[in-house]
Amino acid sequence: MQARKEQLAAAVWNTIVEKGIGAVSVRTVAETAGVAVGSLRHVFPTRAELIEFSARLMIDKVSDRVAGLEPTGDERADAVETLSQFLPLDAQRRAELEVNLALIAETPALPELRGIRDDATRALRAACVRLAERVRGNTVSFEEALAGRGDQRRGATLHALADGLALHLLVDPAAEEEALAIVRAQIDTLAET
Amino acid sequence: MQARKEQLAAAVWNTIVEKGIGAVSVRTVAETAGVAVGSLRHVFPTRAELIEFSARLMIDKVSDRVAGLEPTGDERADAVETLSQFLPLDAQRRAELEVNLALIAETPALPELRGIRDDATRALRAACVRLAERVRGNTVSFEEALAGRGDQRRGATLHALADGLALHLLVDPAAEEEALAIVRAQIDTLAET
DNA sequence: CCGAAAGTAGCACAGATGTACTACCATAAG
DNA sequence: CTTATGGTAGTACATCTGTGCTACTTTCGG
Repeated sequence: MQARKEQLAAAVWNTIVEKGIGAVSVRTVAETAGVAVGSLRHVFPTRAELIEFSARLMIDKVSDRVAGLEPTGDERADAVETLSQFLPLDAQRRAELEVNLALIAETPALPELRGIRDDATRALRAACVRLAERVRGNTVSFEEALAGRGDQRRGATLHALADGLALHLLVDPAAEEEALAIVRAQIDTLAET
Repeated sequence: MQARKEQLAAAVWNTIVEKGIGAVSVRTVAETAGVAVGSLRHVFPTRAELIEFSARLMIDKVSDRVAGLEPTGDERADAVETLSQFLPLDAQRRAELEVNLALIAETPALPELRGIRDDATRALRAACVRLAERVRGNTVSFEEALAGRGDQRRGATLHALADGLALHLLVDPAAEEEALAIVRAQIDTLAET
């Protein structure tokens, strides 16, 4: 059952990447998954449920990958490695990003997606804040600690930078090296100021 | 003629914002524009042309607004003002961003959009590089000048930051102040290092 | 005035889409 | 063996989609 669901979700992702979110219909998905429409509808009674599940599963996959990273001890390198998980540096991550974008674009039509999108954004934001804290070794000034906004803001900056770079790499994959250099520079700036 | 085209394009934008790109069909657009399908098809013989024109017109509008900004002499404030034009700080700019996102999501289905998207990205990038140059007053080190990458990279950072913040403001419009603070901080960092 | 050109509208068609409904098949509990 | 349960598949239908085609109206140069 769970296997069928994941198989169908994978078909959704493939369709999004190859033909766009507009081509995701019960029929196209059923066909690329190699099952009948009736079977698909037995698992996902409605199109919205199909897309909703696919979206959440994709986000969980990314979360798991990030959670599974093993710290090497070099905090700056670890931070770069973590942020790299959100950049489209290979086919897998590129597909994830495209699916994510398609989901955002589909939100007006499927309001149920809004919650999923918000969860994902919050989780990524929190991860970036933790990254900022770790890299800086908790050297927060008294005033900042009082306001409780020092690492929050640093995390937000990291977060925005990562998402922006991801977007640009999608348009121009050749800028990979530049993007990584920018991430490294930002981490270094964070650590040294 | 040109007026009709712009009227139709506006209808496309409205539909995207309210019901998502998936709801953009010749019929829905014709209806929200208050014209008959046949009339629409007289102006835009095909759905692709309709969307393509709407996309380009929207990008041109943003370009014109940015180009129309008058320098105040305070280069840092001007830079912040320019970057703010790409953040969803009001309904107008929010709509622009949503349309942009929808266009990216639709690219797999309409390859013609790729060129438009690339043009827009390049233009924004170039603007960010110019911003970086101006704020720094051309104080580039010898090595950087040799490599020709100093302000390029700074511009790319600014660009990524702006797009990332825009994305996040779309999800959480309440973070407006934080986003502006981040932009200001980045400009200051650029000017002082 | 008038005829050509351009704009507007409507109809028709083939195909796709979401969904309801029924039928078949497996496995396992009684 | 029987029966119930859950997975699989196929058909049917109303609606929406893009597009081709024809007809009407307006505008305007001669």
